[in-house]
Amino acid sequence: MTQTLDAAPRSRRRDAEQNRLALLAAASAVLNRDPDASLDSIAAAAGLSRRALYGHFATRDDLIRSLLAHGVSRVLAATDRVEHPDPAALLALIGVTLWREVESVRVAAQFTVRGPFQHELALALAPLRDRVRHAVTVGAGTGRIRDDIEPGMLARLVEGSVLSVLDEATRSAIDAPTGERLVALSVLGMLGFGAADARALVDATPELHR
Amino acid sequence: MTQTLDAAPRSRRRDAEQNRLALLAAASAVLNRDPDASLDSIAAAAGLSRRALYGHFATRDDLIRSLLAHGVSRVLAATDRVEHPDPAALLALIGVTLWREVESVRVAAQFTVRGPFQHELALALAPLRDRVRHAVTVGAGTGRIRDDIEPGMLARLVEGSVLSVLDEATRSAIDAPTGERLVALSVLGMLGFGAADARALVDATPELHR
DNA sequence: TGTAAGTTGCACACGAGTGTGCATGTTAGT
DNA sequence: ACTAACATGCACACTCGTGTGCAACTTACA
Repeated sequence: MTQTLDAAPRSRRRDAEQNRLALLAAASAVLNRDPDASLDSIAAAAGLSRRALYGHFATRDDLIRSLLAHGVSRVLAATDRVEHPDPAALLALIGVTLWREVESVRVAAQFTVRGPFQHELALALAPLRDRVRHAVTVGAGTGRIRDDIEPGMLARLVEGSVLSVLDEATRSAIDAPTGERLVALSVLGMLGFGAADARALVDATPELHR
Repeated sequence: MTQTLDAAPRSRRRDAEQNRLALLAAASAVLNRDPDASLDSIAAAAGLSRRALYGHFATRDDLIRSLLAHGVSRVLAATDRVEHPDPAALLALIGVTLWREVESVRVAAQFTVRGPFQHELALALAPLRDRVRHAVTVGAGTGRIRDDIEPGMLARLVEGSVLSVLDEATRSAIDAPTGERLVALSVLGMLGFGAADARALVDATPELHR
């Protein structure tokens, strides 16, 4: 009797969870290139057989759901820590933060447009989007951000501009510092900042410059 | 003997070409929402049976190839007519012109990233992209356009920002005038124009304002 | 109005991906 | 070393989309 009195069902093996994470990582990488890659290719990328994958995830949807949950929580956790009094700088910072979570962000972005998780995902991402929209609205009120585009629309365009850069980053390999700078400049450009003003703000904001 | 001496093979019926065009239009519309929609759904959207589709296009690839050829020629024809001495205004104009070909542009954009036509398509679109890149380079030289982003990259980011707006346009229905204005402002923002300067340029350029 | 072009509906073969069952190894933990 | 947890490989059933053949029907056109 080492554990309980009756039938000790011996706990999960450690490598199991390890493989589960490997599968999620592989899925993230593979689906980033091909949104409807087969489970076979995902399992192979994780160094496992397709049959083994079913030991960790009941169905394909289950895998994707877990992947998205994992990714969304990463993204939300990362962006939640970002704060700044200037709404423009805040938005640039959020963009830069998203850059650091490229894979998760892009997978999430894929499935906000296609697939059966759109609504569910949109719901999970709502707090972040609300925050962006709020910052845009506040900035437009103070005159810090352009007000010639309706805030809701501008918020979505900012989101789009960030995703644009992330797309570009996956095609041509971009190193972290330039990538972050590009995201910041894109966001600020969309917010109505001229090139000089944008550069000045980036240079003046250490979190953006680093 | 009405026509030739030997076997007069009676020409194509007119409704055949009509149906062919209907299929292309349906494909454009359906594939815009779902890039890998079935031939069944496309044929149905054209008011035909899947079996009839094979009377016009040998294979799925054949249909898509024709669709892309059709779309690319539309896009190139439209943008070829656009000229302007100011590179920034030219780029905004090209963007606005692309807005007027939303469906073709978006279908083309889809297949530049996924599917077996990537290289072929990129080749066909090269002249337009070269033109964008050239305008960016020239503008950066004169100081009219930001030079803190490498021209090649900036050109792709401009392309991305246009596609962003077109994406947004397909989600939320946007009327033509505001859509064109959004495209112009997005492009100019990416080029380094502040909100005020961008608005001034748009107002001063009748082809952009209309 | 006759005839060929075009459409339809059904059948079928085929490939690819999903999900499951089961027997047979491997390997981690005790 | 023993055992349960895990992985593997194979077989199988199932779904879905593609592409083809063929007979029967409708319609444009001369």
